[in-house]
Amino acid sequence: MVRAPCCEKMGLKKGPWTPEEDHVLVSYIQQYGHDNWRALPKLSGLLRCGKSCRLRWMNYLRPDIKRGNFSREEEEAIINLHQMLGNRWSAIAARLPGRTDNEIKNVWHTSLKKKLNLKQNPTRTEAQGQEHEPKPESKPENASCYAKSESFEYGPVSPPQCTTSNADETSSSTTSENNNSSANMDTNIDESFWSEILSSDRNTSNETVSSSHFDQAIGFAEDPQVNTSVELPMDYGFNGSYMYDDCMDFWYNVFTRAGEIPELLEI
DNA sequence: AATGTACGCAACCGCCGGCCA
DNA sequence: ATGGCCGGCGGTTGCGTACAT
Repeated sequence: MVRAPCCEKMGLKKGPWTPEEDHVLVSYIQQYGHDNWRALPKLSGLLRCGKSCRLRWMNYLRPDIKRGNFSREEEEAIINLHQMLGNRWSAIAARLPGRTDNEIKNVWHTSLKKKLNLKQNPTRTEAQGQEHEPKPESKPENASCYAKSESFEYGPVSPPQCTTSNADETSSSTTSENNNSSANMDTNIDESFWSEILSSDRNTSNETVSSSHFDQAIGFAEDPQVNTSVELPMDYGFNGSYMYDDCMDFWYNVFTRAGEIPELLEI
């Protein structure tokens, strides 16, 4: 099946949005919502395609968007999440309230990647760093390093250490540095635990991870040095089987201790 | 002051999967 | 089962601006 290009119709405007167009779009959405993006331009009188309207709203005009520079905490969160999720910008954005996937993608490509390269290898030139740019993958770039883990045992929290040599490996070390309490701890992760999670197609986020595996993750969270234990409250929806994304939320908390889902952490 | 270069960001493009007739 | 519509996603592009020469 061949689909016509989105903006093939003559007369549809492209390029930067004007304040007038912004005003029309915001006014329309505030009044009527955005149930149908394709129909929206016609109904609102905008000479834009629906896709362009959606993008403008989602990435710029939404009232809940946080403008301004990324804080250090946000940057660290992005680094940690990218380590876990790879280039799943929308998934990362879902964990950073007020930030869009586009914004996170931009800040990653323009700022964070360079910072990480410098931090990891100060002598390496940027051009050299780009040579090691990993190819986009549907799985997290660190999947292989997870798989290298040999055995699991309950114990202190520590992010898995990556032994590959691509540019993104830097995020592993950065994460370690961010977790001072666990930086020097030996981590052994059951290969089956990660392989089961990581083999799950990211497009099937409804796929569940067995509760026993998640129980192993709970064990990981028991960190005596920071006196942290994790419980899975029933009202959060943990009830025998757990969603993939919930696991990622869980690990995000474990890694960063940022309290993104504070009800999961009890100190 | 003029020109060249690097950088950041907004927007576009193409693809994919879900949904529905 | 099939085809079309639609929203969403990630990669890429191009423009504007800041900085360097």
